[in-house]
Amino acid sequence: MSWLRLHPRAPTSGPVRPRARRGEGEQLRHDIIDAAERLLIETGDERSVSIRAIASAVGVSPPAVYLHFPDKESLIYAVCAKQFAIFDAELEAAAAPATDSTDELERRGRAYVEFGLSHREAYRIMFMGHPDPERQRSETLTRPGMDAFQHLVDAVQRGIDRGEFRAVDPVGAAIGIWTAVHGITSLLITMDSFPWPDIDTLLDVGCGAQLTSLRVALE
Amino acid sequence: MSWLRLHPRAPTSGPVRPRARRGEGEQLRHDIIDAAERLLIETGDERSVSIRAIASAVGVSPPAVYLHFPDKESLIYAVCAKQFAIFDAELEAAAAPATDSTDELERRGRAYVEFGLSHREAYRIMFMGHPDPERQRSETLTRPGMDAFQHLVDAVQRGIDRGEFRAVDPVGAAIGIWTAVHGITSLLITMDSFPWPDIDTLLDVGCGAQLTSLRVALE
DNA sequence: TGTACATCAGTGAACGCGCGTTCACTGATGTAC
DNA sequence: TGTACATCAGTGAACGCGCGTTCACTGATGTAC
Repeated sequence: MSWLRLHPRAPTSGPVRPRARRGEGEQLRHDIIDAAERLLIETGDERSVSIRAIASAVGVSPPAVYLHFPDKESLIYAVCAKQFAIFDAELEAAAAPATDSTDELERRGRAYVEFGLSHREAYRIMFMGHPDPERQRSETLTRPGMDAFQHLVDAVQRGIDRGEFRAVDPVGAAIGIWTAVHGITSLLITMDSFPWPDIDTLLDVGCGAQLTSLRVALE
Repeated sequence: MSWLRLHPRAPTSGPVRPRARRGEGEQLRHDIIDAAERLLIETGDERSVSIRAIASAVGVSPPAVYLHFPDKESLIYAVCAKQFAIFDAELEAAAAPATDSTDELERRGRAYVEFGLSHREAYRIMFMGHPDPERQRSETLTRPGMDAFQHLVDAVQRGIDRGEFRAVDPVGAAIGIWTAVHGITSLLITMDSFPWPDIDTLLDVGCGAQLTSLRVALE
């Protein structure tokens, strides 16, 4: 029945989303964030995540985005905040089954790298973007990131409290671990044609000595 | 607070450059690369480095750029190749006065971080950019970077040959050092509001244990 | 020696693109009387 | 009960911007005859 297609929809728009019922407009906000997140992961390129692309993916017109976000920056911040929450949750979940503090730090390190590799573009925005001169990035972005960092500091502190680690400065030790796993993660993301060894080897070489130096001499 | 501007304006047309004399057109090529490099360092933002901005900085019209580069990508590659050469030369110069292999690796690490901090945006493009699906990046960009990496591998190998380091895999050890110094450098560039300790502390925490584990037990 | 011509080193104007954003509007739906 | 009205949840078209790039051209300069 080709006569039905005499007036096909514009090829650029995605599926049309039915208008929300009264009082349920807020749903669009979540759908927009989800779509932006999905585009980020699928295309693996921040440049593909434009207001137009997001609107099209959700099935609404571009101006509809402005019913829920004052500008693009705020939308990206909302996406990042959600990613940071997921990031933190994944690290906590990975750390939970640990049998001792060294095991916990190893699990956290591995989960960190794996998050970066499975959310490459999100990781770029979260940890490799341009610092934003003032703006509330310090609030919206740095805060959730700080929470995750604090959980790492806490893990080191617990190791010290349990007598498994030497009585070092836990913040300094956490910074060392962070820079190490970030170095691995960001180079894996960026230099994907380099002949990298596997992740375990990288973590062992990059963090192993640091963890060893944290442990108290047992014998 | 002009540094707040998200898109620093280009149209500030620079001084008009006198037309080169016959046979001296090649000079413009170097001037273009220099201007792009300067814009990159001064503005600290790759987005400011547009064909128009570069042409304006040099004092020619935008199409003049196409007399020497087929497209923008080639121009950026040329800039990167030059940056890599500088990067490699700075590390070699820093390593030269070393008294032993551990000292050399420490000097290299410190020079690496310092290069990143004094060429922030260039460092971003060199080590934090999007991997380029195929294209000659593997030639134009990865090659000079590989040279610098090889010099690090060589330094480790020399330490082994001299009996200062244990007989580890020099490539693996070099990878470990690279990920460590890159982690420090890229986080310093990106997270400039984080309360970082000074560079020596970061290097000591991030690489110290690695270097220690490289050294043969002397006593 | 003068002069026609080729070549070099560019210029000026424009093209089409996708972007973020604004503005006037519209149709469905709940509510007051 | 019907109906006028306010509000909600959007739409369609357009604006202006800067971008990379193309194209037809131009003026100075060196060279051949």
